[in-house]
Amino acid sequence: MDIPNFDAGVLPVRPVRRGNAFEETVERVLENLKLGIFAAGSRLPPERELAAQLGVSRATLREALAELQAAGYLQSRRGRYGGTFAADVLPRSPEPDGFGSAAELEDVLLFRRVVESAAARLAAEATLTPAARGHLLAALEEVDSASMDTFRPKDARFHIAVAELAGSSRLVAAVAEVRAQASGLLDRIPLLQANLDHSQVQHRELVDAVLRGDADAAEAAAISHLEGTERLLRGFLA
Amino acid sequence: MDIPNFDAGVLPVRPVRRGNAFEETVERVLENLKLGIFAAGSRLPPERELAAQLGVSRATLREALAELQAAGYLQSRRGRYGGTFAADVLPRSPEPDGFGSAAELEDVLLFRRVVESAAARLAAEATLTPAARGHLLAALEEVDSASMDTFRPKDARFHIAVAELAGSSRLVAAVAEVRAQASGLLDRIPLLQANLDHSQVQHRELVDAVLRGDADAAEAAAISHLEGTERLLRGFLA
DNA sequence: ACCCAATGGCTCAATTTCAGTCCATGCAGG
DNA sequence: CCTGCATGGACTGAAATTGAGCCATTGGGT
Repeated sequence: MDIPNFDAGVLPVRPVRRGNAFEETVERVLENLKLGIFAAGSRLPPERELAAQLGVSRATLREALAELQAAGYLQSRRGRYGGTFAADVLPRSPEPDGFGSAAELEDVLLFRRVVESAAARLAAEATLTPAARGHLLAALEEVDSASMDTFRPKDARFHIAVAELAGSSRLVAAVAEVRAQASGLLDRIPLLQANLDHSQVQHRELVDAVLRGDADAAEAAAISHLEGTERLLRGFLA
Repeated sequence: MDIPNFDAGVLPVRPVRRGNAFEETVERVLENLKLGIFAAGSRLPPERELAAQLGVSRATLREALAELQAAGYLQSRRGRYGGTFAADVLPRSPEPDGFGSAAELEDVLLFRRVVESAAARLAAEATLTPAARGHLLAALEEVDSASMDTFRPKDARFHIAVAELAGSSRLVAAVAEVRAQASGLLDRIPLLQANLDHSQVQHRELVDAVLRGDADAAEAAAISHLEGTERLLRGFLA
Protein backbone atom coordinates (compact mmCIF):
# COMPACT_ATOMS: atom_id res chain seq x y z
CA MET A 1 0.00 0.00 0.00
CA ASP A 2 1.11 3.48 -0.94
CA ILE A 3 4.55 2.58 -2.19
CA PRO A 4 5.54 5.52 -4.35
CA ASN A 5 5.79 4.58 -7.97
CA PHE A 6 8.51 6.44 -9.79
CA ASP A 7 7.86 5.01 -13.21
CA ALA A 8 7.24 7.39 -16.04
CA GLY A 9 4.05 9.36 -16.06
CA VAL A 10 2.47 8.47 -12.75
CA LEU A 11 2.87 11.97 -11.46
CA PRO A 12 -0.72 13.10 -11.23
CA VAL A 13 -1.74 15.97 -13.48
CA ARG A 14 -3.13 18.73 -11.31
CA PRO A 15 -6.83 19.17 -12.12
CA VAL A 16 -8.24 22.34 -13.59
CA ARG A 17 -11.73 21.78 -12.19
CA ARG A 18 -12.68 19.91 -9.04
CA GLY A 19 -16.43 20.18 -9.48
CA ASN A 20 -18.97 22.55 -10.93
CA ALA A 21 -18.92 26.24 -10.13
CA PHE A 22 -21.88 26.00 -7.81
CA GLU A 23 -20.36 23.29 -5.63
CA GLU A 24 -17.00 24.94 -5.48
CA THR A 25 -18.57 28.24 -4.54
CA VAL A 26 -20.48 26.69 -1.66
CA GLU A 27 -17.27 25.11 -0.47
CA ARG A 28 -15.25 28.27 -0.74
CA VAL A 29 -17.74 30.44 1.11
CA LEU A 30 -18.09 27.80 3.81
CA GLU A 31 -14.33 27.68 4.04
CA ASN A 32 -14.17 31.42 4.57
CA LEU A 33 -16.71 31.11 7.35
CA LYS A 34 -14.78 28.33 9.07
CA LEU A 35 -11.51 30.21 8.71
CA GLY A 36 -12.99 33.27 10.32
CA ILE A 37 -12.29 35.33 7.23
CA PHE A 38 -16.00 36.00 7.27
CA ALA A 39 -16.23 36.56 11.01
CA ALA A 40 -19.23 35.35 13.01
CA GLY A 41 -22.02 37.92 12.93
CA SER A 42 -20.27 40.15 10.40
CA ARG A 43 -21.53 41.24 7.03
CA LEU A 44 -20.18 39.56 3.92
CA PRO A 45 -19.26 41.68 0.92
CA PRO A 46 -22.23 42.62 -1.28
CA GLU A 47 -23.17 39.88 -3.73
CA ARG A 48 -21.94 41.79 -6.75
CA GLU A 49 -18.53 42.32 -5.17
CA LEU A 50 -18.15 38.84 -3.75
CA ALA A 51 -19.11 37.29 -7.08
CA ALA A 52 -16.35 39.30 -8.74
CA GLN A 53 -13.81 38.29 -6.10
CA LEU A 54 -14.69 34.63 -6.53
CA GLY A 55 -14.59 34.88 -10.31
CA VAL A 56 -18.10 33.52 -10.57
CA SER A 57 -21.37 34.99 -11.81
CA ARG A 58 -23.76 36.56 -9.38
CA ALA A 59 -26.38 33.94 -10.27
CA THR A 60 -24.07 31.10 -9.29
CA LEU A 61 -23.00 32.85 -6.13
CA ARG A 62 -26.63 33.41 -5.17
CA GLU A 63 -27.42 29.72 -5.56
CA ALA A 64 -24.56 28.94 -3.23
CA LEU A 65 -25.62 31.57 -0.69
CA ALA A 66 -29.18 30.23 -0.77
CA GLU A 67 -27.94 26.77 0.09
CA LEU A 68 -25.82 28.05 2.96
CA GLN A 69 -28.70 30.17 4.20
CA ALA A 70 -30.96 27.11 4.22
CA ALA A 71 -28.29 25.29 6.22
CA GLY A 72 -28.18 28.06 8.81
CA TYR A 73 -24.77 29.50 8.05
CA LEU A 74 -26.01 32.78 6.64
CA GLN A 75 -28.88 35.18 6.88
CA SER A 76 -29.78 37.92 4.43
CA ARG A 77 -31.52 41.27 4.86
CA ARG A 78 -32.69 43.49 2.05
CA GLY A 79 -32.61 47.24 1.72
CA ARG A 80 -29.91 49.74 2.24
CA TYR A 81 -27.50 48.71 5.01
CA GLY A 82 -28.85 45.23 4.50
CA GLY A 83 -26.64 42.45 3.26
CA THR A 84 -25.68 38.86 3.89
CA PHE A 85 -24.55 38.10 7.42
CA ALA A 86 -22.58 35.23 8.90
CA ALA A 87 -24.41 33.40 11.68
CA ASP A 88 -23.25 34.24 15.20
CA VAL A 89 -22.34 30.63 15.82
CA LEU A 90 -21.81 28.19 12.98
CA PRO A 91 -23.99 25.08 12.76
CA ARG A 92 -22.24 21.78 13.28
CA SER A 93 -20.99 20.41 9.99
CA PRO A 94 -22.98 17.42 8.79
CA GLU A 95 -20.40 14.64 9.27
CA PRO A 96 -17.82 15.09 6.54
CA ASP A 97 -18.16 11.56 5.24
CA GLY A 98 -15.03 11.73 3.05
CA PHE A 99 -12.70 9.54 5.05
CA GLY A 100 -9.22 10.76 4.36
CA SER A 101 -6.75 7.92 4.36
CA ALA A 102 -3.89 7.91 6.82
CA ALA A 103 -1.53 8.98 4.04
CA GLU A 104 -3.81 11.92 3.28
CA LEU A 105 -3.74 12.94 6.92
CA GLU A 106 0.04 12.83 7.10
CA ASP A 107 0.23 14.80 3.88
CA VAL A 108 -1.89 17.63 5.20
CA LEU A 109 -0.03 17.72 8.50
CA LEU A 110 3.37 17.71 6.86
CA PHE A 111 2.49 20.50 4.49
CA ARG A 112 0.93 22.49 7.30
CA ARG A 113 4.14 22.20 9.24
CA VAL A 114 6.14 23.45 6.29
CA VAL A 115 4.06 26.53 5.56
CA GLU A 116 3.14 27.52 9.10
CA SER A 117 6.61 27.19 10.54
CA ALA A 118 7.94 29.23 7.64
CA ALA A 119 5.23 31.83 8.21
CA ALA A 120 6.15 32.13 11.88
CA ARG A 121 9.83 32.51 11.09
CA LEU A 122 9.26 35.07 8.36
CA ALA A 123 6.81 37.04 10.48
CA ALA A 124 9.44 37.31 13.20
CA GLU A 125 12.09 38.35 10.69
CA ALA A 126 9.89 41.03 9.14
CA THR A 127 10.06 44.60 10.30
CA LEU A 128 6.57 45.17 11.64
CA THR A 129 4.62 48.37 11.33
CA PRO A 130 2.50 49.47 14.28
CA ALA A 131 -0.55 48.51 12.22
CA ALA A 132 0.84 45.01 11.77
CA ARG A 133 1.51 44.63 15.48
CA GLY A 134 -1.99 45.83 16.21
CA HIS A 135 -3.43 43.37 13.74
CA LEU A 136 -1.62 40.47 15.36
CA LEU A 137 -2.59 41.50 18.88
CA ALA A 138 -6.22 41.99 17.87
CA ALA A 139 -6.32 38.48 16.42
CA LEU A 140 -4.75 37.16 19.61
CA GLU A 141 -7.35 38.97 21.74
CA GLU A 142 -10.12 37.49 19.65
CA VAL A 143 -9.00 33.92 19.96
CA ASP A 144 -8.08 34.40 23.58
CA SER A 145 -11.60 35.42 24.50
CA ALA A 146 -13.27 32.71 22.45
CA SER A 147 -15.51 30.05 23.91
CA MET A 148 -15.41 26.46 22.75
CA ASP A 149 -18.26 27.22 20.34
CA THR A 150 -16.41 29.99 18.59
CA PHE A 151 -12.82 28.87 18.96
CA ARG A 152 -12.00 27.20 15.67
CA PRO A 153 -12.68 30.10 13.28
CA LYS A 154 -10.88 32.55 15.52
CA ASP A 155 -7.95 30.19 15.89
CA ALA A 156 -7.69 29.86 12.13
CA ARG A 157 -7.96 33.60 11.71
CA PHE A 158 -5.11 34.09 14.18
CA HIS A 159 -2.78 31.78 12.33
CA ILE A 160 -3.63 33.44 9.05
CA ALA A 161 -2.82 36.78 10.67
CA VAL A 162 0.65 35.47 11.47
CA ALA A 163 1.13 34.50 7.84
CA GLU A 164 -0.05 37.94 6.75
CA LEU A 165 2.83 39.49 8.65
CA ALA A 166 5.27 37.40 6.63
CA GLY A 167 4.36 39.55 3.65
CA SER A 168 3.75 36.92 0.98
CA SER A 169 0.25 36.60 -0.38
CA ARG A 170 1.07 33.12 -1.65
CA LEU A 171 2.11 32.06 1.81
CA VAL A 172 -1.12 33.45 3.24
CA ALA A 173 -3.11 31.54 0.66
CA ALA A 174 -1.22 28.35 1.38
CA VAL A 175 -1.79 28.67 5.12
CA ALA A 176 -5.47 29.36 4.58
CA GLU A 177 -5.87 26.42 2.26
CA VAL A 178 -4.11 23.92 4.45
CA ARG A 179 -5.98 25.22 7.49
CA ALA A 180 -9.24 24.64 5.67
CA GLN A 181 -8.23 21.08 4.92
CA ALA A 182 -7.11 20.48 8.46
CA SER A 183 -10.34 22.03 9.67
CA GLY A 184 -12.28 19.33 7.88
CA LEU A 185 -10.37 16.81 9.95
CA LEU A 186 -10.59 18.75 13.19
CA ASP A 187 -14.37 18.88 12.88
CA ARG A 188 -14.41 15.18 13.58
CA ILE A 189 -12.66 15.21 16.91
CA PRO A 190 -13.91 16.68 20.17
CA LEU A 191 -12.50 19.96 21.42
CA LEU A 192 -11.50 19.74 25.07
CA GLN A 193 -11.15 22.69 27.42
CA ALA A 194 -7.64 21.56 28.30
CA ASN A 195 -6.54 21.67 24.67
CA LEU A 196 -8.05 25.10 24.32
CA ASP A 197 -6.26 26.46 27.39
CA HIS A 198 -2.98 25.06 26.18
CA SER A 199 -3.50 26.64 22.78
CA GLN A 200 -3.99 30.05 24.34
CA VAL A 201 -0.64 29.78 26.12
CA GLN A 202 1.10 28.72 22.94
CA HIS A 203 -0.49 31.51 20.94
CA ARG A 204 0.86 33.98 23.45
CA GLU A 205 4.34 32.48 23.17
CA LEU A 206 4.25 32.70 19.42
CA VAL A 207 3.13 36.32 19.49
CA ASP A 208 5.83 37.24 21.97
CA ALA A 209 8.51 35.66 19.81
CA VAL A 210 7.24 37.37 16.68
CA LEU A 211 7.01 40.78 18.34
CA ARG A 212 10.54 40.64 19.70
CA GLY A 213 11.81 39.40 16.34
CA ASP A 214 13.11 36.06 17.56
CA ALA A 215 12.73 33.92 14.45
CA ASP A 216 14.03 30.70 15.98
CA ALA A 217 11.70 30.99 18.95
CA ALA A 218 8.77 31.82 16.72
CA GLU A 219 9.40 28.82 14.53
CA ALA A 220 9.82 26.58 17.55
CA ALA A 221 6.62 27.87 19.13
CA ALA A 222 4.70 27.30 15.93
CA ILE A 223 6.02 23.77 15.55
CA SER A 224 5.30 22.77 19.11
CA HIS A 225 1.80 24.19 18.73
CA LEU A 226 1.23 22.23 15.55
CA GLU A 227 2.55 19.05 17.09
CA GLY A 228 -0.17 19.29 19.69
CA THR A 229 -2.98 19.04 17.18
CA GLU A 230 -1.03 16.50 15.18
CA ARG A 231 -0.96 14.16 18.16
CA LEU A 232 -4.65 14.77 18.78
CA LEU A 233 -5.58 14.00 15.21
CA ARG A 234 -3.45 10.90 14.94
CA GLY A 235 -4.92 9.64 18.19
CA PHE A 236 -8.55 10.23 17.39
CA LEU A 237 -8.45 9.18 13.76
CA ALA A 238 -6.16 6.17 14.04
CA MET B 1 3.49 51.79 -2.25
CA ASP B 2 2.32 48.39 -1.12
CA ILE B 3 1.86 49.16 2.53
CA PRO B 4 -0.14 46.25 3.88
CA ASN B 5 -3.58 47.24 4.99
CA PHE B 6 -4.72 45.33 8.06
CA ASP B 7 -8.20 46.81 8.28
CA ALA B 8 -11.12 44.48 8.39
CA GLY B 9 -11.99 42.56 5.29
CA VAL B 10 -9.14 43.44 2.96
CA LEU B 11 -7.89 39.91 2.97
CA PRO B 12 -8.64 38.85 -0.58
CA VAL B 13 -11.13 36.05 -1.02
CA ARG B 14 -9.42 33.30 -2.98
CA PRO B 15 -11.15 32.96 -6.35
CA VAL B 16 -12.99 29.85 -7.40
CA ARG B 17 -12.49 30.45 -11.12
CA ARG B 18 -9.64 32.29 -12.80
CA GLY B 19 -10.96 32.09 -16.34
CA ASN B 20 -13.02 29.78 -18.47
CA ALA B 21 -12.32 26.08 -18.64
CA PHE B 22 -10.79 26.29 -22.08
CA GLU B 23 -8.25 28.94 -21.15
CA GLU B 24 -7.31 27.23 -17.93
CA THR B 25 -6.87 23.94 -19.72
CA VAL B 26 -4.53 25.45 -22.29
CA GLU B 27 -2.53 26.98 -19.49
CA ARG B 28 -2.33 23.79 -17.48
CA VAL B 29 -1.23 21.60 -20.37
CA LEU B 30 1.33 24.20 -21.39
CA GLU B 31 2.53 24.29 -17.81
CA ASN B 32 2.99 20.53 -17.81
CA LEU B 33 5.04 20.81 -20.97
CA LYS B 34 7.25 23.53 -19.56
CA LEU B 35 7.70 21.63 -16.31
CA GLY B 36 8.81 18.56 -18.18
CA ILE B 37 5.95 16.55 -16.71
CA PHE B 38 5.03 15.91 -20.31
CA ALA B 39 8.57 15.29 -21.47
CA ALA B 40 9.75 16.46 -24.88
CA GLY B 41 8.91 13.91 -27.55
CA SER B 42 6.87 11.74 -25.22
CA ARG B 43 3.25 10.70 -25.57
CA LEU B 44 0.62 12.43 -23.48
CA PRO B 45 -2.09 10.38 -21.82
CA PRO B 46 -5.00 9.53 -24.15
CA GLU B 47 -7.54 12.32 -24.41
CA ARG B 48 -10.19 10.49 -22.44
CA GLU B 49 -7.80 9.88 -19.56
CA LEU B 50 -6.25 13.33 -19.56
CA ALA B 51 -9.67 14.97 -19.62
CA ALA B 52 -10.62 12.96 -16.55
CA GLN B 53 -7.41 13.88 -14.75
CA LEU B 54 -7.95 17.54 -15.49
CA GLY B 55 -11.58 17.38 -14.43
CA VAL B 56 -12.70 18.79 -17.74
CA SER B 57 -14.78 17.39 -20.60
CA ARG B 58 -13.08 15.82 -23.54
CA ALA B 59 -14.53 18.47 -25.84
CA THR B 60 -12.92 21.26 -23.83
CA LEU B 61 -9.63 19.43 -23.62
CA ARG B 62 -9.65 18.89 -27.36
CA GLU B 63 -10.14 22.58 -28.00
CA ALA B 64 -7.12 23.26 -25.84
CA LEU B 65 -5.02 20.58 -27.52
CA ALA B 66 -5.95 21.96 -30.94
CA GLU B 67 -4.71 25.40 -29.95
CA LEU B 68 -1.45 24.02 -28.64
CA GLN B 69 -1.03 21.92 -31.75
CA ALA B 70 -1.51 24.98 -33.92
CA ALA B 71 1.14 26.73 -31.85
CA GLY B 72 3.59 23.89 -32.42
CA TYR B 73 3.70 22.44 -28.93
CA LEU B 74 1.94 19.20 -29.79
CA GLN B 75 1.39 16.80 -32.63
CA SER B 76 -1.28 14.11 -32.89
CA ARG B 77 -1.41 10.77 -34.64
CA ARG B 78 -4.47 8.58 -35.00
CA GLY B 79 -4.87 4.87 -34.82
CA ARG B 80 -3.75 2.34 -32.31
CA TYR B 81 -0.39 3.29 -30.80
CA GLY B 82 -1.16 6.81 -31.97
CA GLY B 83 -1.73 9.61 -29.54
CA THR B 84 -0.77 13.18 -28.78
CA PHE B 85 2.94 13.85 -28.59
CA ALA B 86 4.94 16.68 -27.07
CA ALA B 87 7.19 18.47 -29.55
CA ASP B 88 10.87 17.56 -29.33
CA VAL B 89 11.78 21.13 -28.58
CA LEU B 90 9.24 23.65 -27.34
CA PRO B 91 8.55 26.79 -29.36
CA ARG B 92 9.58 30.06 -27.80
CA SER B 93 6.78 31.48 -25.70
CA PRO B 94 5.17 34.52 -27.31
CA GLU B 95 6.32 37.28 -24.96
CA PRO B 96 4.39 36.85 -21.72
CA ASP B 97 3.11 40.41 -21.67
CA GLY B 98 1.79 40.26 -18.11
CA PHE B 99 4.36 42.33 -16.30
CA GLY B 100 4.46 41.13 -12.75
CA SER B 101 5.14 43.94 -10.33
CA ALA B 102 8.23 43.86 -8.18
CA ALA B 103 6.12 42.81 -5.21
CA GLU B 104 4.75 39.93 -7.25
CA LEU B 105 8.26 38.84 -8.12
CA GLU B 106 9.40 38.87 -4.51
CA ASP B 107 6.29 36.95 -3.53
CA VAL B 108 6.98 34.14 -5.95
CA LEU B 109 10.64 33.97 -5.00
CA LEU B 110 9.90 33.93 -1.29
CA PHE B 111 7.34 31.19 -1.58
CA ARG B 112 9.62 29.19 -3.82
CA ARG B 113 12.33 29.41 -1.21
CA VAL B 114 9.95 28.16 1.47
CA VAL B 115 8.67 25.14 -0.40
CA GLU B 116 11.83 24.11 -2.21
CA SER B 117 14.11 24.35 0.79
CA ALA B 118 11.59 22.33 2.78
CA ALA B 119 11.41 19.78 -0.01
CA ALA B 120 15.19 19.40 -0.06
CA ARG B 121 15.35 18.96 3.69
CA LEU B 122 12.52 16.45 3.80
CA ALA B 123 13.91 14.50 0.87
CA ALA B 124 17.20 14.14 2.72
CA GLU B 125 15.41 13.08 5.89
CA ALA B 126 13.30 10.49 4.13
CA THR B 127 14.41 6.88 3.94
CA LEU B 128 14.80 6.36 0.23
CA THR B 129 13.96 3.19 -1.61
CA PRO B 130 16.24 2.08 -4.42
CA ALA B 131 13.50 3.14 -6.83
CA ALA B 132 13.49 6.61 -5.33
CA ARG B 133 17.25 6.93 -5.61
CA GLY B 134 17.05 5.76 -9.19
CA HIS B 135 14.34 8.30 -9.93
CA LEU B 136 16.44 11.14 -8.56
CA LEU B 137 19.56 10.06 -10.40
CA ALA B 138 17.66 9.64 -13.65
CA ALA B 139 16.30 13.18 -13.33
CA LEU B 140 19.82 14.43 -12.63
CA GLU B 141 21.18 12.62 -15.69
CA GLU B 142 18.48 14.17 -17.84
CA VAL B 143 19.14 17.72 -16.77
CA ASP B 144 22.86 17.16 -16.81
CA SER B 145 22.84 16.18 -20.46
CA ALA B 146 20.48 18.97 -21.52
CA SER B 147 21.38 21.61 -24.04
CA MET B 148 20.36 25.22 -23.62
CA ASP B 149 17.29 24.54 -25.76
CA THR B 150 16.01 21.79 -23.56
CA PHE B 151 17.31 22.84 -20.17
CA ARG B 152 14.34 24.54 -18.52
CA PRO B 153 11.82 21.69 -18.60
CA LYS B 154 14.39 19.18 -17.45
CA ASP B 155 15.55 21.50 -14.69
CA ALA B 156 11.97 21.88 -13.49
CA ARG B 157 11.43 18.15 -13.68
CA PHE B 158 14.53 17.59 -11.56
CA HIS B 159 13.37 19.89 -8.80
CA ILE B 160 9.95 18.29 -8.82
CA ALA B 161 11.65 14.92 -8.48
CA VAL B 162 13.34 16.15 -5.32
CA ALA B 163 9.97 17.16 -3.93
CA GLU B 164 8.55 13.78 -4.83
CA LEU B 165 11.08 12.13 -2.54
CA ALA B 166 9.78 14.21 0.35
CA GLY B 167 6.63 12.14 0.19
CA SER B 168 3.94 14.81 0.29
CA SER B 169 1.75 15.21 -2.74
CA ARG B 170 0.81 18.71 -1.58
CA LEU B 171 4.44 19.70 -1.44
CA VAL B 172 4.98 18.33 -4.93
CA ALA B 173 2.01 20.32 -6.17
CA ALA B 174 3.26 23.47 -4.48
CA VAL B 175 6.72 23.09 -5.98
CA ALA B 176 5.25 22.48 -9.42
CA GLU B 177 2.96 25.47 -9.18
CA VAL B 178 5.58 27.91 -7.99
CA ARG B 179 8.02 26.59 -10.59
CA ALA B 180 5.44 27.25 -13.27
CA GLN B 181 5.04 30.81 -12.06
CA ALA B 182 8.78 31.34 -11.87
CA SER B 183 9.09 29.80 -15.32
CA GLY B 184 6.93 32.57 -16.72
CA LEU B 185 9.48 35.01 -15.37
CA LEU B 186 12.51 33.03 -16.44
CA ASP B 187 11.26 32.96 -20.01
CA ARG B 188 11.99 36.65 -20.17
CA ILE B 189 15.67 36.53 -19.30
CA PRO B 190 18.47 35.04 -21.36
CA LEU B 191 19.97 31.71 -20.36
CA LEU B 192 23.74 31.85 -20.34
CA GLN B 193 26.04 28.87 -20.63
CA ALA B 194 27.80 29.92 -17.44
CA ASN B 195 24.57 29.86 -15.47
CA LEU B 196 23.77 26.46 -16.88
CA ASP B 197 27.16 25.01 -15.93
CA HIS B 198 26.86 26.39 -12.44
CA SER B 199 23.40 24.87 -12.10
CA GLN B 200 24.72 21.45 -13.00
CA VAL B 201 27.28 21.63 -10.21
CA GLN B 202 24.68 22.72 -7.71
CA HIS B 203 22.29 19.99 -8.78
CA ARG B 204 25.01 17.46 -8.13
CA GLU B 205 25.66 18.90 -4.67
CA LEU B 206 21.98 18.74 -3.82
CA VAL B 207 21.70 15.15 -4.96
CA ASP B 208 24.77 14.14 -2.99
CA ALA B 209 23.39 15.71 0.17
CA VAL B 210 20.00 14.06 -0.29
CA LEU B 211 21.48 10.64 -0.98
CA ARG B 212 23.71 10.70 2.07
CA GLY B 213 20.80 11.96 4.21
CA ASP B 214 22.35 15.26 5.19
CA ALA B 215 19.29 17.47 5.64
CA ASP B 216 21.17 20.63 6.54
CA ALA B 217 23.46 20.34 3.55
CA ALA B 218 20.53 19.58 1.25
CA GLU B 219 18.62 22.62 2.44
CA ALA B 220 21.73 24.79 2.13
CA ALA B 221 22.41 23.53 -1.38
CA ALA B 222 18.82 24.19 -2.41
CA ILE B 223 18.87 27.69 -1.00
CA SER B 224 22.16 28.65 -2.60
CA HIS B 225 20.88 27.30 -5.90
CA LEU B 226 17.69 29.32 -5.61
CA GLU B 227 19.57 32.44 -4.69
CA GLY B 228 21.40 32.21 -7.98
CA THR B 229 18.27 32.55 -10.06
CA GLU B 230 16.89 35.09 -7.64
CA ARG B 231 19.81 37.38 -8.30
CA LEU B 232 19.49 36.82 -12.03
CA LEU B 233 15.82 37.67 -12.02
CA ARG B 234 16.16 40.74 -9.87
CA GLY B 235 18.94 41.96 -12.08
CA PHE B 236 17.24 41.45 -15.40
CA LEU B 237 13.81 42.58 -14.38
CA ALA B 238 14.70 45.53 -12.20
C1' DA C 1 -5.72 -11.38 -45.19
C1' DC C 2 -8.45 -10.49 -41.61
C1' DC C 3 -9.88 -8.79 -37.26
C1' DC C 4 -9.35 -6.39 -32.88
C1' DA C 5 -8.58 -2.74 -29.92
C1' DA C 6 -6.86 1.76 -28.88
C1' DT C 7 -6.68 5.95 -30.30
C1' DG C 8 -8.03 10.74 -32.31
C1' DG C 9 -12.10 13.14 -34.86
C1' DC C 10 -16.86 14.55 -34.94
C1' DT C 11 -21.80 15.64 -33.80
C1' DC C 12 -25.83 16.58 -30.91
C1' DA C 13 -28.90 17.33 -27.07
C1' DA C 14 -29.00 18.62 -22.24
C1' DT C 15 -27.30 21.27 -18.59
C1' DT C 16 -24.75 24.84 -16.38
C1' DT C 17 -23.07 29.31 -16.29
C1' DC C 18 -22.98 33.87 -17.52
C1' DA C 19 -23.99 38.92 -18.44
C1' DG C 20 -27.37 42.11 -18.38
C1' DT C 21 -31.63 44.11 -16.83
C1' DC C 22 -35.19 45.32 -13.99
C1' DC C 23 -37.79 44.89 -9.52
C1' DA C 24 -38.44 45.17 -4.22
C1' DT C 25 -37.00 46.65 0.14
C1' DG C 26 -35.71 49.49 3.80
C1' DC C 27 -32.78 52.87 6.18
C1' DA C 28 -30.60 57.70 6.37
C1' DG C 29 -31.04 62.24 5.55
C1' DG C 30 -33.57 65.99 4.13
C1' DC D 1 -43.26 62.44 5.08
C1' DC D 2 -40.53 62.13 0.89
C1' DT D 3 -36.30 60.90 -1.80
C1' DG D 4 -32.03 58.60 -2.78
C1' DC D 5 -29.69 54.60 -3.22
C1' DA D 6 -27.26 50.43 -1.77
C1' DT D 7 -28.62 46.33 -1.17
C1' DG D 8 -30.94 41.47 -2.09
C1' DG D 9 -34.37 39.10 -5.45
C1' DA D 10 -35.87 37.55 -9.90
C1' DC D 11 -35.98 36.87 -14.95
C1' DT D 12 -34.18 36.20 -19.76
C1' DG D 13 -31.43 34.99 -23.66
C1' DA D 14 -26.84 33.78 -25.04
C1' DA D 15 -22.72 31.23 -24.45
C1' DA D 16 -19.91 27.67 -22.49
C1' DT D 17 -19.54 23.09 -20.95
C1' DT D 18 -20.78 18.61 -20.54
C1' DG D 19 -21.87 13.63 -21.51
C1' DA D 20 -22.65 10.35 -24.74
C1' DG D 21 -22.44 8.11 -28.80
C1' DC D 22 -20.54 7.03 -33.18
C1' DC D 23 -16.98 7.28 -36.93
C1' DA D 24 -12.14 6.92 -38.93
C1' DT D 25 -7.59 5.40 -38.72
C1' DT D 26 -3.92 2.58 -37.58
C1' DG D 27 -0.78 -1.17 -36.35
C1' DG D 28 -0.25 -5.65 -34.12
C1' DG D 29 -1.86 -10.29 -33.55
C1' DT D 30 -4.20 -14.43 -35.31
